[in-house]
Amino acid sequence: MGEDGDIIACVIDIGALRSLPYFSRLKEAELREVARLVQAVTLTRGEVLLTGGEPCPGLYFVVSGSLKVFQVSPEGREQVLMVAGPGQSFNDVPVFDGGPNPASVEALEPSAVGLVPKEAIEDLVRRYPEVARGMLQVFARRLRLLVSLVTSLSLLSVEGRVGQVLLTFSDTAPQPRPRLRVSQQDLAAMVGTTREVVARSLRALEEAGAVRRLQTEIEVVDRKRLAEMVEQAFK
Amino acid sequence: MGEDGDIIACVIDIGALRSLPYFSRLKEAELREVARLVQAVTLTRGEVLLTGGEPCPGLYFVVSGSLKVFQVSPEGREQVLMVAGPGQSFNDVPVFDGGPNPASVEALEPSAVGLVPKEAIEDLVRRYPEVARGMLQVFARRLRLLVSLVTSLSLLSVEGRVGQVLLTFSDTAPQPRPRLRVSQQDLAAMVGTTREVVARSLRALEEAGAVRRLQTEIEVVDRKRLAEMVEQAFK
DNA sequence: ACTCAGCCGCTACATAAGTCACTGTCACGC
DNA sequence: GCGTGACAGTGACTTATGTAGCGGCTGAGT
Repeated sequence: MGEDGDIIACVIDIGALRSLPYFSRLKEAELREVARLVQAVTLTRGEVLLTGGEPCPGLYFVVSGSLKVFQVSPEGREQVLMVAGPGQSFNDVPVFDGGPNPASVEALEPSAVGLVPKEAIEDLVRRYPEVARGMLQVFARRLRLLVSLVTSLSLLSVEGRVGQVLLTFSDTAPQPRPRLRVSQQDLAAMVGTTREVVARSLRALEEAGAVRRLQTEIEVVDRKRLAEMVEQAFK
Repeated sequence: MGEDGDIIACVIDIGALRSLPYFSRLKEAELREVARLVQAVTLTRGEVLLTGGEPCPGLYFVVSGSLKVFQVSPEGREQVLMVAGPGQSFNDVPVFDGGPNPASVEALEPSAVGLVPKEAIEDLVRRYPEVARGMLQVFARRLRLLVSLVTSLSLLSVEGRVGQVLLTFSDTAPQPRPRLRVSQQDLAAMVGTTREVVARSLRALEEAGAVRRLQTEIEVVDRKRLAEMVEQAFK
């Protein structure tokens, strides 16, 4: 199973730490000190790093690759809460409220992450007000994202939610013809539905001329059209 | 319309401030200083305090009464994000990420709230690390709540979600036979559906012997049974 | 070159959820 | 008394979503 991933000797780059909004305001020496506390973990695709409900080892951040943070129903259906990429942190909530991991985490591709132990974080927050401010900002952004997830789950149709995911993706990938590479299964878990329904929605979006379905990729052909489709998908 | 509510001369009690998790760690003198910056606002039932998307005046907390924080679709359907009661704060996100109000806020009953201006908060966070820690805790708790809202929207049927709301309510009201007083309309907005569907779900829960429908109240008859019903409602 | 697993496309069908339209019941004010 | 408005209850119908089942493609590994 490879439950915990492989723990590698501490090889976390100071640069990787600085790219985190948490630590960006710290000085060189302070960063070095933090780096000494960090454990590096590598994961293969599909490997499970954390399981919801278990006690919290600490805060993680992504060095390379990407991971999905999700919850599972007893029947096996998944809901993705966030997809964490390089520079993003996850599992930060339980560090501050003392509870168990709120969700499970699994690598979407071969990835490397860093683990900052709980006690180290608490210490940092106490000593450096800048760190606390950085964390408040991260939390605020996270809350906003979750709020928009809630409202799209509640107020948009599946087609609209799929479109929304494609839209926000095409913002981050600024190429002329942005292509998204996720399996329909994962896409389904992101918008809270099943693979087949995602397939139907994609067909509808394609027929409307907003996107194009390749083999395993989705291309946003007409951003504007896509945005219109999402608008019309409100309940 | 009474857009902004009435602004009363500063009559915020120091005790009210201390009951906020944000400020509970401050000393008497510091609390007095904060109190000077706070504006009090009173609201009648149904009065709108904030509108989503508008610029953020600051952070609010509830002194008495209760308010709903929600988003609306263009078609007028609502999704409630939280119901804020005495001692709880809301609209804290935009203070930290600088964006507009993430949601609208309306009084569910005659209420009194306090407004702490944005600048005051920023100043407090910088000067008192205890305040920052308190806020991080509040945010962490809020994130957890939103995560559970997301997963119940995505993984539970409407009946299950209605049951869940009743369950969590019956936790806070520890009487032998807890009774909930919300209109079905508001209940629908909490679980992301319509009044009629809520009515159907309540009938099903009543037929199962879990709850009893009074005129405008709902009584939890059998907590255990109710919890079972929710369990079976997973997708 | 084969098998196999993982992913996708599609049709047909089942059911949860949403919509519509109407009725009954209160509480309130005139 | 009567009208009015807010809230609840319910049956009939429509639609979105979920489920089942199958076949085809592709890439990795033997």
